[in-house]
Amino acid sequence: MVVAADSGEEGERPAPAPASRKKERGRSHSEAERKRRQRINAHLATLRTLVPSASRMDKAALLGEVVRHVRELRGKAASAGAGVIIPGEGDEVGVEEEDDDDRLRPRRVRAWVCCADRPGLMTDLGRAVRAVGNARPVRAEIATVGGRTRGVLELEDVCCDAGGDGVVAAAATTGRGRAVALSSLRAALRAVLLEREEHLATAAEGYKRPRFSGQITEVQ
Amino acid sequence: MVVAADSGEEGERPAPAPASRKKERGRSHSEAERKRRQRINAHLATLRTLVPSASRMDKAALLGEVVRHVRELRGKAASAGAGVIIPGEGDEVGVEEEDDDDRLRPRRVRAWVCCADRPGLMTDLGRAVRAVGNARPVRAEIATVGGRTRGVLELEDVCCDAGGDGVVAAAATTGRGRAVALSSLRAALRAVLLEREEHLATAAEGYKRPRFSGQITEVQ
DNA sequence: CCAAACACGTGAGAC
DNA sequence: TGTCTCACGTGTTTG
Repeated sequence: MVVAADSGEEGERPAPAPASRKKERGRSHSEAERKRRQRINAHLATLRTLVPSASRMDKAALLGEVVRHVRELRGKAASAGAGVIIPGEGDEVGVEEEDDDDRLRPRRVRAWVCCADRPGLMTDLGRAVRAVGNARPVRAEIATVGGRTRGVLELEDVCCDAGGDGVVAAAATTGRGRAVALSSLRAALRAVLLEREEHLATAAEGYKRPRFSGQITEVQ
Repeated sequence: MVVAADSGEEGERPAPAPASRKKERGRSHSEAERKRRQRINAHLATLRTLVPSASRMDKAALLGEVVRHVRELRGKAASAGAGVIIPGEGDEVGVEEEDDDDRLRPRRVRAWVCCADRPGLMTDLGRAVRAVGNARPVRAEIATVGGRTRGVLELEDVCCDAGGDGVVAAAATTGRGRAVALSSLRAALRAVLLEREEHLATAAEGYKRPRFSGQITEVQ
């Protein structure tokens, strides 16, 4: 129950409607607010259908489940979104730190290389990653289609598993020992790409692909 | 402005504090409500950090972005789960004809092998597929995680590109020359798996995995 | 009776 | 000025 509150005194208003101007205002206001609410709740209901077993859940708990689910999917899609490894048409090599959701310990680095296929390519890649010190390969994937090959591998710091908060990240960026040295890794991969000329000359594989300019795109 | 409503008549109440009992009630109520609000908003803030470019967004729009993002990730995860190149824990080799959507010409055969990782595995696989006559590799993919490796490759008949309706399929099933001989391919892959013992003995890789029984599951 | 959860209307601040 | 969003307190319902 809300009191009317505006009895009569409203004389000095220049408004054309001296009587119930505030009431119109207030009604449109509450109406707009109700509209806003139902927009939010509509999205909330949609989220209820999206996340598994979130029906009959507290609105707050639902949001909690949503954030958990998003984190879970983010992890899966990260390991698989990179799984969309369709080899591109240009030779390129890239090294990037995993977009760390939280600042949790084991520093991850994802490196990938795309070039024309050739025998012994993965052997060379394996040699390249082994050349990088203090790195442990946690996941390696290589896919070739139509003579083009893309390889992606994820490395993890091998030493630190206890302690070490930001020191790993710092070491990774500066490349000063103790962690995955991004620059040297990139250099090793780049060397793998540059080896292709000789191999192509010797092996003379069947697929005649249009040659590229020798330009190697470096990402990040 | 809320009307007081309880002026004096309160005689039959057994409450010990007849005067300001409601005020304490109301305060704890609003307090609890405020706590609930901040629970929700905390999760909302977490979601803001999780979805990309959702900062400075309307609360409703944020939820809209969240549902969109969840749908997107859900699709990616599904496509990744379909890719299913996660190496299993058992050694296995399989050969299967592509479930041909339409009866279009180039017959496709997908073969895969899953075993413990070892150096030179893909080299052996390549040798195995080359040993199969009249087959052209159109797609090859190999993924290793944690010492386990799964490789899948798709072959296509090399000769027929004009004419030849059902003859290819017939040849593929019977394995009578002129097309991909499934049995010989399976045998070649099986041989690759059996080679692992010696390689493991010589290479002595880092990952100490529990040995398997030597049983090789054959699918289809 | 109380605790939790929801929708509602309203005042305050930001363009 | 109006419009929009947000947080707050409150009434009401459910267990």
